[in-house]
Amino acid sequence: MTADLRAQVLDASVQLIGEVGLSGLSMREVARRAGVSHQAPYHHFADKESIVAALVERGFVMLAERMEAKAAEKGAVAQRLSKVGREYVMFALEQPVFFRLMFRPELVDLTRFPTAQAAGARALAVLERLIVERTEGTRATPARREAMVSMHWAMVHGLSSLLLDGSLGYNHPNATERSKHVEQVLELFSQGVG
Amino acid sequence: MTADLRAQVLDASVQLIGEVGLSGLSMREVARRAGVSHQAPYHHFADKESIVAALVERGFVMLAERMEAKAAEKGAVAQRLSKVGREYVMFALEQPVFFRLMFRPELVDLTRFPTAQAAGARALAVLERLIVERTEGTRATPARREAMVSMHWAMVHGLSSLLLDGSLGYNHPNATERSKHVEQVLELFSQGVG
DNA sequence: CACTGGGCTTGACGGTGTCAAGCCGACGTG
DNA sequence: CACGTCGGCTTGACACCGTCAAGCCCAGTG
Repeated sequence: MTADLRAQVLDASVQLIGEVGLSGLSMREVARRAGVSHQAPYHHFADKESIVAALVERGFVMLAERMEAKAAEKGAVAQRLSKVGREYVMFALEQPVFFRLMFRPELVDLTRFPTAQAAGARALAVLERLIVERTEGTRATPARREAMVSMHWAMVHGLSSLLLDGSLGYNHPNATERSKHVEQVLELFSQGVG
Repeated sequence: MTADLRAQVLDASVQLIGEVGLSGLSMREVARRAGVSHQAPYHHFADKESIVAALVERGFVMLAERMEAKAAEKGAVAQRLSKVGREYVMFALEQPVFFRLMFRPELVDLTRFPTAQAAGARALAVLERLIVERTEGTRATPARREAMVSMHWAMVHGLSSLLLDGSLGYNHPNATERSKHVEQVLELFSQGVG
């Protein structure tokens, strides 16, 4: 029946969160769904937080891969920058369970899980490289470059967060209209910055 | 001893969250700190979610008041817009407990608490009025205005969220250096948009 | 005086994460 | 082949949680 309980636990956790929300995640229910005793998952993970941390890492890896793919496409820097940003928001909207998990320090203290933290840094590095490329030949100070990175990241992260957890979600419940709004906002931002 | 248990419960909740984090909030511990039985708080609130909702409302009211004050100062629209945005981030950094609570749908379903939702709308309205003022006399469509609102809000909200819950917090642990970074990012944004 | 109702207590229930101990079958070594 | 070890899992217990249900106490009103 059970090929690999470890993987089964992770999958069941994602599914459960999708059904009942972050606060409804229960290890005992996860074990129940995997058809094992309530302590079986703890043979593969130290505690609940470690399970969530594994999901956070998986989420950051998925995000980093998608961003890297967009950054590697051909085209002007400004255009690739914009594509990567749009990809960030799309990831958040398509994978709300993972995205939320990735920014909930009350559930996981990432300093306890270096590999998960590294996966997050990998995603951020995509953005940093694009900014470096964009400012090549200019006399932008490191501080200014850092500010540019934060600005781009804050823009797409804020848009994602507000759509998932803020009132922007209420205003745009329809999926197609929602992504149209995202497109407009991001275009406006690109024009301003460019 | 107890003047008003209702207020005491709310204050104790904020303090407790500040000490042990969102996930450590326990109604029984709150009651213990207030010196009453574990059921006493439930005489003033229907359930735990209602207590958190009251805090969310209080948080949005504080935020709205601060934003309204900045919006009412004299000066050009662009400058007031930038001041309001900075105030948003400052609120998040000064009141992390409230700020986080305000965007945790897994803890409170705001549709169940109209007054809390209204307080959030009040804060958003400050931004909307400024955008309307800014686009007066231009031929900006409603959709474009809406996109501008979302862009400004996403910018400051993203910056706040990343500083509190993302890796930007690790990069800027020092408070004074952190707010300097905020200043740089927001100025960069204002320049681009203006 | 009777009684009504607000504010609080006490006790119980099912649920949770986690510690501790034990069961069992596969597997490497003598 | 026999034996011991060990990974993978189960069983049972513990403290704690949010919440339901009932009852206690006392000020205020008819």
